[in-house]
Amino acid sequence: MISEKISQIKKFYYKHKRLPSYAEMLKIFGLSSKKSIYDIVYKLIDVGLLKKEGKKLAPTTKFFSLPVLGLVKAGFPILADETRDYLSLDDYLIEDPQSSFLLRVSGDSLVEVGIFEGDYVVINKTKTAYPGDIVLAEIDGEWTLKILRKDQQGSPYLQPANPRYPPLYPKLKLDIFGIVKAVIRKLRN
Amino acid sequence: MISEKISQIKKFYYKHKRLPSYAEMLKIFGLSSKKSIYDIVYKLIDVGLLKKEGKKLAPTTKFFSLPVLGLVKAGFPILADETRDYLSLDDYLIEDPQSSFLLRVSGDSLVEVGIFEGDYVVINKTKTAYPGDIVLAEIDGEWTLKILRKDQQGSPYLQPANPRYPPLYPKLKLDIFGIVKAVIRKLRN
DNA sequence: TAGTATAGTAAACATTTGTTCACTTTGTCA
DNA sequence: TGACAAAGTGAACAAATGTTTACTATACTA
Repeated sequence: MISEKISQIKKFYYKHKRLPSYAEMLKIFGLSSKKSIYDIVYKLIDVGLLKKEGKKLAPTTKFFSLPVLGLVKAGFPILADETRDYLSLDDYLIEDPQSSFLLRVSGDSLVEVGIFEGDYVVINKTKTAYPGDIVLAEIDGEWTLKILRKDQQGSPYLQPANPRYPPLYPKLKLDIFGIVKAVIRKLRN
Repeated sequence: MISEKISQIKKFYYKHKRLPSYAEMLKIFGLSSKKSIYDIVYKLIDVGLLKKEGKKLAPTTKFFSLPVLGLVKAGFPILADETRDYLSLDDYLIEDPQSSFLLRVSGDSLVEVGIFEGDYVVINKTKTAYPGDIVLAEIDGEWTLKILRKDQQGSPYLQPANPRYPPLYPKLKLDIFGIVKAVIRKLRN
């Protein structure tokens, strides 16, 4: 069964962060001829999980991706092979790994936009910020995560997303360090 | 400068989903002797970004990870090498890729727990659900995403996280298909 | 300015790689 | 039962891999 082999290769990949070589696949699958591996590999290429660049074997995006289902009101969200939508989280969330980092959120000043204490936000430090963006900013010497706004005069200020907190107008200076690209929350261990 | 080489290797990895071979690194770095590559590779192993298993080269978890910063009230969130906290999103969010999938959220029945229309949720279909978990369930033939609760008699029902919607008590049957392990929201392209 | 560590070169190497060939075993179903 | 496709074997192969050696250029520092 080919799907077993896929699972085994994925397990290997998640453990070793690389694909197994032919020799290693021999062990994994309990086979003894490299030709068998060769055949399996090309089956996996046909299926679209692996690809070749010259002689080098590499996983495709599909290899890493989870199936994405839509919630149809009546009837189960389509599961099996019918779905052609796959998403790799790392790819989806972090376009520019070199200039991104994660920030653990403290405080409840952004609850209304669905950002809670303990959530992680992906911050990108290169992109330009526009009004409406959630930004990591230094306002009068203090670092904070808020919504960027502009008043009638076009001067920027910071707005919480929680009725209990007032907007923050900079007395001296307001520096935008990066903008929030994504929000990540883990619910259960 | 070693950090440039790190960037270049990371770029290659994010593009090809595999590490470059020595021959490919020669091109990338503009060098002409494999010994130079050999030295660089072992420098990267020392730094903890790569590792060797036998002869095989593989990236470490650190290779994929983003630095995690904490927001200190006064003073900038520590950036550089002081921080030893790194997080790989794929690893963090999806413990069990084989039995997980993504679901695109439709509707606003969970806004109070910070799950909005258009968000992605990671669903794990093997874990047992407990009251308080957000679950993907089939209630009387309809699929939905709600909070699992139990009434005084211990019978399960589904509760939205939005005051505008009432709790759902199953007339015929309530099947839990999976539980929400994580919430993912992308804010900007 | 001389001395020394660092970074790079070039060639040679044993291994391991992926690939191909001809052949055998296994299982299916008509 | 027999025929045929699918799956596996084992050996042979060129090409590419990572490693080692000895030597040279570059840059730093005392």
